[in-house]
Amino acid sequence: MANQASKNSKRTPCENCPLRRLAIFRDFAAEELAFVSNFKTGELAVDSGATILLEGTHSAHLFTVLSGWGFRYKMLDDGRRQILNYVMPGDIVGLQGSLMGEMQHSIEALSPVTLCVFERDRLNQLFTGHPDLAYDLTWIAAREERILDEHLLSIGRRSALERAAYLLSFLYQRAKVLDLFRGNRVAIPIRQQHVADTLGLSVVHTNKTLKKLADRGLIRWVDGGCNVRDIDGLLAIAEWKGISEHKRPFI
Amino acid sequence: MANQASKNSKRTPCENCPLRRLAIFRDFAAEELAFVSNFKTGELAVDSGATILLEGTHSAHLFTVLSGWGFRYKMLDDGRRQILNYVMPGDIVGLQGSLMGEMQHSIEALSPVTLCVFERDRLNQLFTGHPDLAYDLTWIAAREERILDEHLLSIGRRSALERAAYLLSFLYQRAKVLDLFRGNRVAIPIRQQHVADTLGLSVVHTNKTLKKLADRGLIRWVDGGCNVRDIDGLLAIAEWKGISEHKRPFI
DNA sequence: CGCCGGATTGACTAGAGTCAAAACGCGTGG
DNA sequence: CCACGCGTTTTGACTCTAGTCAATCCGGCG
Repeated sequence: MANQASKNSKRTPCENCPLRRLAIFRDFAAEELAFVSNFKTGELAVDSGATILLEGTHSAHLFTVLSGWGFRYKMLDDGRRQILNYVMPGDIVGLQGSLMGEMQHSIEALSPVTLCVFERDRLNQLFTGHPDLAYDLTWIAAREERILDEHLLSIGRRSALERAAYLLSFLYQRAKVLDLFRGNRVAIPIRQQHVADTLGLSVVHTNKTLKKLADRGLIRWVDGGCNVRDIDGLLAIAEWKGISEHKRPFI
Repeated sequence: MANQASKNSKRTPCENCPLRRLAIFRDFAAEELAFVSNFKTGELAVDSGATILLEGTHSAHLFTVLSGWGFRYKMLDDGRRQILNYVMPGDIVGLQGSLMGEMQHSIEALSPVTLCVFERDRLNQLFTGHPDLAYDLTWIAAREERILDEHLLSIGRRSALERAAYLLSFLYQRAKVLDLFRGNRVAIPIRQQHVADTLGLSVVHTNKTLKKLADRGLIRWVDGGCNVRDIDGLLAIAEWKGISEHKRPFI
């Protein structure tokens, strides 16, 4: 049958979704689960470094990240790049494009990423048939907005050191609730270039700034990324209270 | 009758909403109009400089701006302020807070502002009974996200001159489609301090930057604000294509 | 061993912040 | 009608943060 997962498709059934087990995500009602399960038309797996969605294109799909890390970014014509936010499991990508047409930002994978695929054409089914899910979708959009507000404050008004501390504590906290670090042995999979492009700094100055954080024992650069050693220290430098989320929806 | 506007209440009936007449906004179906009209519980008028919503509070309402200008901002504990975006007629304010609880940004009026008042408790009526309006709400949230993406790119990667040109052309374009300038005699009601707090610059440096734009004849500071003289010149400096919106929803 | 993509460093430059004084425009009170 | 005060815009001088350029270092890998 078409909507039954076969063994080779590697498809994770929604009933078995590993994200649902996490404390940070809310529970689904059986009926919602049934709809989402049917709404999901497939699964996409991409390699680290791959472009998931490209600015200027129209995608017929939107996705929920099932596993892996990525980032959203925009570029100026002359090549300057600004990273807008990072995407992690449970995040929806491509919603903007689905609602409004053309994508106005790109998304790239920082690690191998798997995504649940949804058809944008069936979004209205969600709105008409499932007000609760529609509410969740709006909630998720509002959450993204809130994060962008915070980033804007950071880039606009914090010093380089504060910005770096903010960003790393932000990423650490988001990943932490998703249980992405197995006992801290896994690092945030970014290069200093990503940090620079997120904070609006040059790589050189970013490096010097990160060095200060490392010298104070707050972070450490390892194999393929950054390891947070002292989250409270980072939060203090950033003059930030951190993310406060108890339960949140996902689709 | 309770839901009938009296003459003294100065209430603008939705059927008569001046915003509906603007080409930029989509049309309402009669049935939607009826719902919104009933959803609207009042009207709020505030003076220039007033705080409409305050960070850290819980508001029982959300609003649509009917007339006037304002801005959203966040502050760090030590007083540094970052303006996140501007609000103009047709914009919804307080949605984030309504969905997620506490407000995490403040909103202040730049001119006398009137707002349509809605009860946050009745938002779920909108989601359950009016999928089309729910869709619009999500669309509006996605639009705000898109604008923030653009601002982030600007603050992070554009030079001071480019940023200033971007911001002023952004505001000009938004106001233009709302027919807010009567033949260009009305200016954007901001001080240079607002520009500075939006661009992440000091007032002094902002002044020097704006001076360059003024010297080139692109803008002019008048009575209570900024006058755009050469929108194409600004767009060129900002290396920006401008806003492209045909019709958009509003509630 | 030599190549390659990051991470580091150092020297120099340029863009943006700070401090402080002046110039302006406008409303108010004498 | 004019002086005074206040909020803003302008300017100039000086400081400092962040950018640029260029070399070096380092670990992984063919």
